[in-house]
Order: sequence, then structure tokens, then C-alpha cells
Amino acid sequence: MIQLYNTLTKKKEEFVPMQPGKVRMYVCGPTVYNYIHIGNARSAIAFDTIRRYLEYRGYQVKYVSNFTDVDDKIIKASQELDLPVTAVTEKFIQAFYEDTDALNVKRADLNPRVMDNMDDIIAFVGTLVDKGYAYESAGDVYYRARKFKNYGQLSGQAVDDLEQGASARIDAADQAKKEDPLDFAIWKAAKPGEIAWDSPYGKGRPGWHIECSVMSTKYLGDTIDIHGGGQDLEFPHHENEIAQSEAKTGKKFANYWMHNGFVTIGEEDEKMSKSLGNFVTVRDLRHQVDPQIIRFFMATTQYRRPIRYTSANLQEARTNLARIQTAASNIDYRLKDAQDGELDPQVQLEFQQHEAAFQQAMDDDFNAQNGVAVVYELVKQLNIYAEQAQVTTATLQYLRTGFAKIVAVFGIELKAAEILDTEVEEQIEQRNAARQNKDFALSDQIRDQLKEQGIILEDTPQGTRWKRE
RNA sequence: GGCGGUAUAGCCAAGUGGUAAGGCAGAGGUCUGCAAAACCUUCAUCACCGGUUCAAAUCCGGUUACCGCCUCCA
Repeated sequence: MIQLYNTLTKKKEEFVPMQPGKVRMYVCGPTVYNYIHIGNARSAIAFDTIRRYLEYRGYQVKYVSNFTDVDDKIIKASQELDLPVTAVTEKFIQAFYEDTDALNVKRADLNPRVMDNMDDIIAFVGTLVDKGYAYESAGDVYYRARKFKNYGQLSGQAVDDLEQGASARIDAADQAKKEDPLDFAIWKAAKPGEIAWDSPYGKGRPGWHIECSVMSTKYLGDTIDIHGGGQDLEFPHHENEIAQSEAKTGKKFANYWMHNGFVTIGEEDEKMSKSLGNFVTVRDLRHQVDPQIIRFFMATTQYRRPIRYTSANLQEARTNLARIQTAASNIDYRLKDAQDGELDPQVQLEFQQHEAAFQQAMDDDFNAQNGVAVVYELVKQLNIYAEQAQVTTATLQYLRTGFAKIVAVFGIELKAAEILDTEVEEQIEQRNAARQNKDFALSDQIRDQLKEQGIILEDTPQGTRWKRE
């Protein structure tokens, strides 16, 4: 039984999808006006890991994540870069795919874009106006927040408290167009020169929150199982999505709301964000650090916890990931001298116990920290087995396959055994000959030479093996 | 001001009533010609104060510190 923390109820709940065995999930994607930073990556990785675990547990997951490609910031970026809006969005959508592919984030089943859904958005806005939940004002359309009875439920805020916050900040011009400071724009009149679409209210474009309501209901249905995003989206974005969607459909919008924690950075553990300007882009980072390490680092932190981004933490992740890779290659290395024979029942039993522990950990709100602790126990099991004097192919393969399946939940791809290159092979033979003659000066010299080429030699009871640095 | 989250060894981090998982780093050891990898051993009384209990990191009350949301943000 999977339990997950539902932001809507502020409790861990048993996860029961609407259709047995199937999960419909929507995760708020990026606004594409810049390269993604590691905070965006964290969100993508967190929900990818959740998705992978659900699939590991046998669920068929339909995963939709949007690109917001119409927005103030994109318009600003297009003016600054002197490029058409669509050139900006295309560029950063492509960059998003490159960055998340590098992080081994599975692609969504669908990445709908605002521009491709404009008719549906206009129709959705129209319905809200018709139902009295929204009103046109000077070419804008606003949502009557107070009319929606559960407004504030997700963020746990009383409407009056929200209003205190809102009225203190809003500028007078906007204020004048609204009936209530809490109201928010679902359609915005175009300013001269801005990209715009025709609507019953004149030329304009969608407000920020409407696109997710429209695309979630359009592609996944009025009610979905899981809606996810960063904690900073709880209010106002998700609160407003609920208000819009439920006002329109009269049905519950999402059964479970999940929010990932932030990446913090620097001495002050400050939140990383585009607006604070203290961000590290995935693009920059992945040229300095193997993106698999970034992936591992983020995937093995429980998704609701903050991640402290420091080079020391990344270094630790590097070490741990290497340990996992080494365990798998230790198993691979023994295949060449393994015996035929049965799968060792003792090994199988122990492995199954670990597997059960892994599931128990991950079933508890995707507790990746406990999950990865089990992986380290498996690493030990694999290493110990790989050092047995006698090993069987069946057992090695059993361990290797099962291990790969578990670590894949975290997005770790175990490296396949590398092909030996003949030149290196000759040098290894030379060195072994030298070692037999007890010419250790020569053997160490050869080892040092190879190390300079990035090849590390390790002598084992089964012979000398090598790996790349 | 309102809402929410954290506080466990040098570091990362589990653990929600019975005397502190796991990893990194450190120390010692086994193996090795030496290494490397691996394995073994070792390393904390849980921010503070008070209370409940036979028993609390874990429950209750209070204090302190840090972070976030309430405004664009994953």
C-alpha cells in the first residue's frame, strides 16, 4: 500500500487511484523563457522518480507536464533578445529536453503548450464568465475568488488573511479593475505590440493559472489522481487552478496534491530562484559534473525535503553513485569465471528481503532516503557475493537484474561492461609478466602510465581488471 | 501580522513511546609485492527549558534559531 502526503488534507493518505492500476498525473512544467536551473531540475527529477516508482509497482502512469509558452516574462525575453516569442519558446523548450534528458528524466507522455490550446482556454474562460465566476473588466477577465467556497483550502489560508496580503501589494491601476483585491486575472488585455489572440473580450492572452486548468482537464479528464509541482506553486497557482477547474466542472480537480521542496543554496540556505538571481542552470552544471551525479543527488533526497546544494554534497553523491556502479561491475566481472548451476536460494532470500524493505521505504511517501539506504545494503550483498570463491552465473544474473531494476527507480543506469581495448590489454599483460618476475618497478610504471591515460588497474584473485576514471 | 516547514555525530540523513538505520569523512584491521576495490571493526543520547509516563529523539506546554509561502518563481 502506497501512502503519500496530500497537501490538500495535510496528511499522509493511502493512495487509491480512480481506476485500479492506472494513474493520471499532471505536473506543472516550466515557463520557457530561460534555461532551467537546478531547482526546476529538482522538481522534474522528484516527479520522475515518483512516476518511476509507481511504474515499478506496476501502475500504468499517464504523465502530462505543460510548457507555459505565453507569459509576461517570455514577452520580455523576446524583446530583450529581439526574437519572436515563438523563437524564444522553441529555443528553451529544446534546451529543456536536452537538460532533462541528460538528467535521465523520462519524457512526459504529453507536453502540451499554451499556444496550442488557445481555443480551449478561451472557451474555458467563457464558461467561467457564463457561470458568474468571472467578469470582464477593461479587456481583462478576472476570477471572483470569494465566490469559490473553498478558496484558500490548499494553502491553508483564510480568505481574509489572503486579502490582507493582496491589498497591501497590488498596484492601484490593477486594483481599480478588480471587484476585490483577491480576484486574479484569467485573461489579460494585450498591450500594444504584444503577442495576442482574439477573444470575446478583445485581443489578449491567458492569465498565468488558466492554462494548467485547461490542459489538465483536457488531456487527463475533469478529475485526476495526482497534481504536482514545486512548493512555491501552492499559492497562488494551484489554489487558483482548483478554483477555476472546480468552478467549471463542478467536480474535484485532483485527488492528491504533491509538492516538492526547494533547492537551497549558499551559506544562508537561501531558496534558489530565478527572481533572486542566485540560480545555477542545469546547462552550466552538467558540463562540470556528470549529470548522472546530479540526478542521483536529487533523486535520493525525499521529495518534500529541502536540498542543500553544495559542492561537498555533490561530491558525496559522486562517491555513493560510484559505489553503486562498482558493485554492479564487480558482479559483471565475475561472470567470466562463474559456474553453471542453480540460483543460490540463500542469496535469493536475502535479496528478496532487501527488495521488500525497499518497497516498504518507498511506499511511505516515496521515502527515498530509506530507499537508498536499502540500496547500500544491496551493494554490500552484491560485493560479498562477488568475492565468493565459487559463483554461479544464475545467481550473478539474478542479482544484477534485480539490482538494476531497483536503482532504475532513482534514474540510475548501470554501465554495461566495457570492451577491452587491445593496446591496454597488451600493457596489462606486460605488467602481469613483470609482476610474475617480481619486477615491481616496471609493473608500477605501467600502472602509472595507464593511470595517466585515465585507466585504473585493480588486481583481483580472478586477474587484473581495469576501469576508466 | 497570518500560514507552513525544519532543528539528530565533522558532514548528509533515517527514526513518532522502549534505551539512536544508512552513507560520506576519520581511525584500526583483513586482503594485496605495493596499491585499488571490497569486506570487518570503531565513531552521537537527539536545539533549549519544563511536564506526562515504569520508559521520550519520539507525546504535551513553553523558548530559541533557521527556511519557505502570503507577490513572478520548481
